[in-house]
Parts: sequence; C-alpha cells; structure tokens
Amino acid sequence: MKKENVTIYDIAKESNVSPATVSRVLTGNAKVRPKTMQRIIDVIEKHNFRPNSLARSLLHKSSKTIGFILPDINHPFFSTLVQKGEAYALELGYTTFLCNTMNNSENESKYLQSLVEKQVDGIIYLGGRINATDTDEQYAEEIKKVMERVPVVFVNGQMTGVDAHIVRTNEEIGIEKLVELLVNLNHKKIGFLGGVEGISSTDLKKNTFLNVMKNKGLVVNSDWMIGDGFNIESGEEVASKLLYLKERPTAVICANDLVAIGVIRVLTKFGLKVPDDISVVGFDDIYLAQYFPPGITTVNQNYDQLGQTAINVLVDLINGKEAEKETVVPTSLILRDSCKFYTK
Amino acid sequence: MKKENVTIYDIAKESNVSPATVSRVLTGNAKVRPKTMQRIIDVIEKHNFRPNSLARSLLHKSSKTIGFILPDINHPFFSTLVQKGEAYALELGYTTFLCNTMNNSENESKYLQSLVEKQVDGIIYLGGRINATDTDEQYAEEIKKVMERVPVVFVNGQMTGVDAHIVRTNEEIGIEKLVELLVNLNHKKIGFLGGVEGISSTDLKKNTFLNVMKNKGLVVNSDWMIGDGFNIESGEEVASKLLYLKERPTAVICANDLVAIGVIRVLTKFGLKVPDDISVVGFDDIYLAQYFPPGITTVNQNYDQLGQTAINVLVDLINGKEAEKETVVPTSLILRDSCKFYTK
DNA sequence: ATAGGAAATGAAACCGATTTCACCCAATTG
DNA sequence: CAATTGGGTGAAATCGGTTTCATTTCCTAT
Repeated sequence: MKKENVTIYDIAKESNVSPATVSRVLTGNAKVRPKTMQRIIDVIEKHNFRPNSLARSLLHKSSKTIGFILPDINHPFFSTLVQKGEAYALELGYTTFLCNTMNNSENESKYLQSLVEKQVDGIIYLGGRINATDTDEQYAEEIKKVMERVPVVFVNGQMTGVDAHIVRTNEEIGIEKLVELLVNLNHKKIGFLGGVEGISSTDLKKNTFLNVMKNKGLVVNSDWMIGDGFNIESGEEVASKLLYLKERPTAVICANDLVAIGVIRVLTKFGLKVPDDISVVGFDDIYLAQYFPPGITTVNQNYDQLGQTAINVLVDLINGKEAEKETVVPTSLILRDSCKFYTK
Repeated sequence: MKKENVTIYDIAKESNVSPATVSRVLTGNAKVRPKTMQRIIDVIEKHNFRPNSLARSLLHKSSKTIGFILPDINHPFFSTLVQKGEAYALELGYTTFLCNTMNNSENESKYLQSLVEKQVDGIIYLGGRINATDTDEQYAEEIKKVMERVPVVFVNGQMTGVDAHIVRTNEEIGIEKLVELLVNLNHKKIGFLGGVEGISSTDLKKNTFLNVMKNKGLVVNSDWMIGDGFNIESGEEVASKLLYLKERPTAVICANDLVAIGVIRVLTKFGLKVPDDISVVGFDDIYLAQYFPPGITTVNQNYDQLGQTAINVLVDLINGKEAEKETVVPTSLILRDSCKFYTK
C-alpha cells in the first residue's frame, strides 16, 4: 500500500549487528562500543533512517501527543491560545493534534473518538459549555468516558457534571475591573452585550456583571443585556437593537473584543461617537484591540500563562502527578480610548 | 507507565471468540454470525472499547493523518486556510497535526522529523520561501529528503530546487487587477508596501507589480517599494517612512491586508485621509478587511477552494494517483472604500 | 597466561491490532 | 447417504520498534 520503508532490521543487517544494538544507539539507553556505534550511525545516515514512532508508542503506551479541541481556530482568541500552547508543548516534546469542532457536536464526537484511538497522552479542551441542551448532556457523558482513559484539561470553560481539571482566566475580576472603571467614569447605565447563553464563560461574565452592579446599587435594564454570539456580525446586530431603545445605556461591556468591534462599527455608522456619546469596552485583548479605532479598552487574557499552565497541568496528569484542580490566571485592565468620563 | 487498556484480546476472551473475529466485527471486513456479532458488540460497549489505531497503522503503513506546516496560526490568512483544510481533511477521514514553525528553522526541522517518525500520510506546507540564506538551502535539502518518503503539497509558496506539487492563488492576476483598478482610477504613482524578500509569494507579487507597471508605461520610484513584514506593525513602520518622502505615491498596494491596516492607521494618524488623500489596497481578504474602516479594497483568496484542492492533490498523491503539478486558483477583486479616483 | 568481572551484544518476547490460510461444520446436491 | 460447497471461525504471522535476560567478548589483575 505504501512504499517500503527502511526499518531497524535493515540497518541492523547492513551494520552486522542485531536490531537491539541499533535500538540502543537510537535511544541512547545503553552503551555501545564507539566503533560499532559509528558504523551504525553511518548506515543510519546513509539511508536517512528515522525510527517509526508508531511502533515505539505502541510498546511504550505513550505517543508524546496531545489533542487540542476548540470551536474555531479562526477566532483570534483561540488561535493565539493554541499557538502559545502548541509552542510550549513542543518544548516539552509533545506534538499536537488540531481539532476544530466548529461548534458541531458530531465533529466533537468524531474527534474525541479519534483522539482516543490515536492514543493521545492528553487533551486540552478550549472553551467548554454548561449543559443547555440534550445533545450537550449526551456529549458530557462522552467526555466523561474519555476522561476515564485520557487526562483532560479544560481552559476557560467547563461542563456541568464533568469534574475536570480546569485552567481559567479570572473573568470575575476582569468584569469587576471593567464595571469599576465605568462607574468611576460616572456611568450608571451600563449594559452587557453578546456572548452565548450556556457557554460557561458567558454565563460567568453575565452573572458577575449583575452581582457587581447590584453591589454598586445600580440597576440593569433587561434591554441592556442582549445579543447572541462572539463575532463582529453579532456585535453589529446587537448594536442595531441598541439604537432603537428609548433609554440607552451610556456604556456597554462586550462579551469579547470582536463583539465590541461590531458594536463600535454600527454605533459609529449611525452617528454615535465612541467614546464621546457612548463608552464601549471589550474582553480578551486580541491582537486587533489595540489597532481598531479608537483603540479598545479591554481586559487582557494572559495567553502565555494560560497556555503554559494548561500544558503544565496536563503533563503533570499524564505523568501521574497531582495537579491543582483549578488554576486561576490573573487579568489586567488595558486602558485605551473606547471609554470616557460621562458628563450628564 | 500508563493505566492498562482494554485490548482486542480482552474482548475476545470475554466473548469466547478469537481476536480475529473481534477484528472482523470492528472492521466489517468479513462476515460474522449475527448472534456472535451481537455478543461481541455488547462486550465492546460494556467496556467502551476503542481499537488502538497505532497498532492498526503500524500494520497498514498508513496513519490517516496529515501534517500542516505553517509559519503562524495566529495570522488570519493561515488560520482560515488551516480551518478550511482541516475540515475537509476530516471529511475524508484524516486528522491533522498542527505545526506552527514561527519562522524558526529549528522548529521546522524538529517538526519535519517528527512528522516523518509519526508516519503521517502526507504534508501540507503553507507559505514557502525561495532560498535566500544558507540555512534555507540546508532546509530545502531536508524537505527533499522528506519528500522521498512522504508526499508534500505546497500552498502559495515554493522553494527553489524543490520540485514539488503546488496549489496556489493566482497572485499575478490578483496584482494585475489591483494595478489596473488603480490605473483606471487615474493613479500614476503607485507603490508596493510590505512583504519579505525571499518569501516566494512576496517575490512573485513584486515582480508582477513591476512588470504590469512597465507594460502600462508607468515608472516605479524605488522609494515606493519598501517595507519588511506581514503584520500591522510592519505596515505602520513602512507608512511612517512614506510620510517623509518628498514625492509620495498616490496609491499603494500592500503585501497583505494586515500591512494595509497598519498603513491606513499611520496615514490617518498623520492627517492623511484614506482614500481621499491616498488610496490603499490590500491582499487576502481576511475576515477583518471588510470591517476595518474605511473597508479595505483587496483581492480575495478563495480559501475553501485553496484548502480543498490542496487536500485533494495530497490525497491523490497518497493513493499513488497522478496529480496536477501546479494548480492555480483564481482570485476576485473585492471593491470596498479604501481607494478612490485621483483628481490632480 | 589465565581467571574473574565488567562491558557489549544478541535472541526472543512483547505492544495491539489485521489478515492469510486452514479447518470445521452445516447445508445442499447427486 | 456420501460428496461437495461454502460460510464462519481460529491459529499464527506480521507491522517496527524496545527491553529483558542470557551469552559472549573484552580487559584487567594475578
């Protein structure tokens, strides 16, 4: 089916030694007489031989491979996180399978199966959700079964009923900082736009938002918490709804920076100046947040730390070590020019 | 080293059959008596058994796996392309290894080695370069050795001395369209900004640009072809240089949309209006091009077609079929609001 | 020169699946 | 009723490495 490969047996024969000795040269696990070793190395290089890691993994029961499951690599939040995680994993000797689910349960199942069959040593699951639908519940069962075999670390997300290790940004504090910033800027009517009901990070942000507002004694009109989605289009959509309100918020917090961009676009298009007429803040601090005019005030997710910690926890689990059940990564407020003191 | 897994032998024993029969159930390659089959299936489900694909791949010499080598998943051009390619590969039953080289030769070598050892069935190489340095030349040798074992398809890039299958966007026609657009808009002084010398796609664009300009009888001042890089920062940098010129171009073509965004930002910051004072066009039609004000006129790369064709060619090669040596994917001009008729 | 011990090497089992080949048993046919 | 046919099943080889254990080779000390 495929062209014949050079194997360790071929190398052994041509070097007049046994496969065992060649293996010793390859792994460095035992001493080989220098003269013999050189002879073997020469033959290896002559044929440009590379050991078949499938065979090795089969024996060792470890593939030095981890899988990343994520909704969409094309979203800057995920691509940045994956890039950091992958780079760090490589340093630790792991290569990574990429699994873009596109939020499709069928794809997710397919990928989970495949990762198990491919004997990945561990799985990083980015952006989980709280059960909202029946298929989610069924999917949670699937994940649980996988977790019996393979360690899984959730990043910025979780699923109800799934007791997993999690590494996450401190979204509560992030939201708190944003609200405080806006309140200090004299805003009293603050909204929250975008996100998706049932996605754990959205739910967490919304709940935190409501709590903090309540503690400040501020009322949140239900018209001010709308929108459904994580991209620019959904930001545009929700902003158009905002325009029709008889009483508009003077500032809005967006579920993420892309939503903020969409919101700013539509508001600007309809003659409202950001930040002069309305303040808009985002979340994530994606690469673009600093470049999109007027420069988006946002909460920075520490991608490096998030990625590395997730890998570290996963590798600890792989090696049978104990690991923190939940690691919370701090955030920082990034002040730019999309919000302003409210003078009424 | 790892917790014991259920194997086909365990299933066989518990079902009172031989492993061969279990295998027949798993693969569906031969008939098994319905009663026996049901018994086996029950045992499989009871233990939630999944066959070890390493063992299977070892035997079949085919891992149903392909590797993506690319500079940086965080760049929207690549993330989109990878997402399309990966989705299509999944449809065809392949999972994908992600290899972000970050333009680091050491990483590239590490990854190439690893992909060969992991017995990938094929490799998609995104964004190649023409040899410019000694390390590149050495790297080209490495790629060639890999290609003796594993089929490789280059997308939008190539390496001198490497005779490979390639799938690429018709960048020549794309550039031609842009130049013609600008010329029709009465521009005579046109520049080309950004890109990296030695990267094949940049070299191709620049050469095409010069040729087309020459054919139109237009002169390109060497000051108008500057810049080094593919991101927003490099666009900002090159735009600042542009400001100092005594004679500025009235329109510029940027190596890609990110560069265009950087250019627009700096020009705007220094009081030049785009497109009123200067026209700016990009390339790629990334997700953001339509949203970044004033909306960037650009050349659309057909990501779906590019990704699918690349995978199709690769799969053909994997299956020992003949495949087009070079496939050129057409482009389309996307008109937005970053360029305008020049009235002098 | 030779015994003794250390160092280097080889034979064979093993990882977990698939597949060929041979065999068995039941059903069909002369 | 014996012979033929064929569907269903099992034994064993195989993929390409690693590792244990036994054996051989080498070196050193007497």
